Amino acid sequence: MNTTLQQRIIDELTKGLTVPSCEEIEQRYPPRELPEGAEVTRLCPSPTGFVHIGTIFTGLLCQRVARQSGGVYMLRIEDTDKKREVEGARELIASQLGAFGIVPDEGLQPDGSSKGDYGPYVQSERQALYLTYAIELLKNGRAYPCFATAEELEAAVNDQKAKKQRPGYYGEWALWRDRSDEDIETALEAGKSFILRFKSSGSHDKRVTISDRIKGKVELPQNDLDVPLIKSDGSLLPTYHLAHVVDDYLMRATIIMRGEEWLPSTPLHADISLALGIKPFKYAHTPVISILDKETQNKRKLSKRKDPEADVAFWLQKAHPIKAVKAYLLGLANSNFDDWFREDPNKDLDDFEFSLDKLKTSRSPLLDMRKLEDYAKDVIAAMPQEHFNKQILAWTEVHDKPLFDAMMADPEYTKDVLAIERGGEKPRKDVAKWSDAPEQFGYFYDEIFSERFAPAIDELLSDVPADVIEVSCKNFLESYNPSHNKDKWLEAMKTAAVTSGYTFDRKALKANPEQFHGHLADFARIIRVKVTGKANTPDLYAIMQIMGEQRVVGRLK
RNA sequence: GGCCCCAUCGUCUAACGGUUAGGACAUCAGAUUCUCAAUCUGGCAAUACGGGUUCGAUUCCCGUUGGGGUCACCA
Repeated sequence: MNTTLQQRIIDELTKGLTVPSCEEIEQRYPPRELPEGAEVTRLCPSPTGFVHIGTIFTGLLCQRVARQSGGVYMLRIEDTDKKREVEGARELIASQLGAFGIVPDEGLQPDGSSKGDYGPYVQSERQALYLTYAIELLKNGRAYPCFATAEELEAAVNDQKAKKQRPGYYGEWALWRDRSDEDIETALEAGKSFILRFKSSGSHDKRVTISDRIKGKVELPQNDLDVPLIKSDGSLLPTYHLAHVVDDYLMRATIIMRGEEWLPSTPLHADISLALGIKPFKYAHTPVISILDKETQNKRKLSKRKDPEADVAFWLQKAHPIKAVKAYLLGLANSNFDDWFREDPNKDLDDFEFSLDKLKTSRSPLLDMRKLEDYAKDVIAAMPQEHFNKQILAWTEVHDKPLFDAMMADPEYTKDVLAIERGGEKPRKDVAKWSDAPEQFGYFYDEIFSERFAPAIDELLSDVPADVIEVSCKNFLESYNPSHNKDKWLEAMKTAAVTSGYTFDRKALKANPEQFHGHLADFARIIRVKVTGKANTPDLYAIMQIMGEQRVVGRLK
C-alpha cells in the first residue's frame, strides 16, 4: 500500500486523534523490576452489571500466585464494548472484590481510587495505545481496511454453511485481504466505511503449540481468521484480542490467567503478538465452575439468567462467612487444601501454599453448596465469640432492623443469647450463614417472638389436645425453679411430665400406649414450642436460663 | 458440524505401571435420650466401554461413547 493511501486510512481510523509513537509508549511502560520468579497477574472483568463467581475464583488465584511469588496482581476493567457497559458496574466489581479481600495491588480499589504505575487500568482510557499498535500493524502490512458490509459478510457465512465449510473471514473468504490500492481508493471515494482487520499469518491445517501452566502443551490449529482490530461503532476502541495483547505486553504481565473458554482463541493471540514482535505469553487457563442443569441433568457453565449462584451478589446476600467461601473455592483449586484447612478452621487462609500444578487435572467442577455449608459451619463454630457477635450484629443491622434493635436494646442479654452452646469442646454448628440469625435467635426477643414465632405454635402442636397443652404448661410451671441446676431442672420436668400423664419409661409406654399422652420427649416438645415457637432448638434448659424466669413464665401462661 | 479440553463413589478428588482403589461432602445405620444442630462408631458407594503395550494398566497408546468449551465489530 502506498504511503499516501496508508496515511489516509490512518486519518480515517483515528478521526484526527493524535496517537503516541511506539517508542514513547515503550518508555512509559518499562519492564518491571521484580525479584526472580515473581509473577505479574491480572484479573480482567467487564463492567456488564454483575460480578460472576468465576471472577472471584480466578481473582483469588491471581492474587495467590502474585503474592506467593512476590509479584503483582492487577485489576483491569475491560470496557471496550460500550453497548454492554452498565452504569456503576466498575464500582460494583471493585467493592465486591473488596468484600472478598481480593483487593488488587494495581488498578481500581474498593474505595474508588486507583493505584499503580502501569495505568490507566481501564481500557477505554487507553484508546490511543491500541490505535498506535493498530497503525503499527497497518504499516507492517499486518492489518488492512475491510469495506465489506454486514450483508456481504452474512451472505458469505451462509455460502460457507451451504458448502459445509468453516464459517468466518479467512482465506479466499476474506474479501478485502489482498485488494489493490485502487480498489481501496475507489471504496474510500465512494464514502464507504471500513473496519481495520488483522492480516493473519497462519494456516488452519498447521498447528501451533500453546504453553499452559495448567494444561501443559496444547496443540491447536493456527489462526487464519482476519479478525477486526478496532471497532467501527465510533468508539475507536479495540476488540478484546488486540487489547489483550497490547495491555498485557505493556503492563508486563508474566502469566495470563483466564477462564478456560479462552483456550480456543489463544492461537489468534499468538498470531497478533508475533506480528507485533511481542514474545508469546505464558497462559494458565482455569476451570469453569459449573452446575447441574435441572432439566437436562447435564453439566453446564453457570449462567446469569438461569442460576442465581452465578452472581456474587447472591453469595453476599446469603452471607456465608467470606472465609468459608474462599476456603471452598481454594479447595476446588487444590485438593490438598481440605486436609490442611480441617486441622484448624481458624488458620489464616493466606498461609496455605497454593499450587497451580495441582489444578492440572481439574475439570469444570460442579458447585456443591452443601460442602460450602459444611465449611461455613466449621468456620463459624471455630470463630471467637466476639467476632461472631460482631458479624451477627453487622448482618442484622442491614438486613433485619427490628431484630437488630431488639438485640441492641439489651446488649447483656444478647451477649448471652449469641453465646448459647457455643463454648466448650463441641460448639453448636447450626449457623452456616449470617442470614440464619433471625431464625436462630429471633425468638429470644419478645417482640420478634410474638410477631414471627408465636403464630406457628398452634400448627406445631396441632396433634395435641388444647387441655393437655394447658395442663402440661401449668404443671411445668409449678415444678419450675429458675435457680435449679440442669439435673434438678430435668428432674422437675420429669415430675411435671408424669403428673401431666406422660412417662419417661419407654417400655411402659410401649406396653400400654393408651395409658399415657406420650413420652417425656412429647411433653418437652410442648414446653419447647410454647417457649420458642419452634420444634427444634438448642438445649431447652440453656434457653430458659438465658431467657430468665419472667420470660419463660410469660410464654407458658 | 469443525476444533480443543476432560472422563475414578451422587459430588470434589487421591493413588512412582504392582494399594483390600484412599479421603472429604452428601447419604444410611447405631451410640448419646428434652428436640435439633453437632459429636463418636460403623455401612453403602467409583476406575464409561472396546482394543492394544506389559509378567502386571485407574495409570501408557488407539478407537468408541459421553460431558464440557469454542467457532461475534461480546468479553
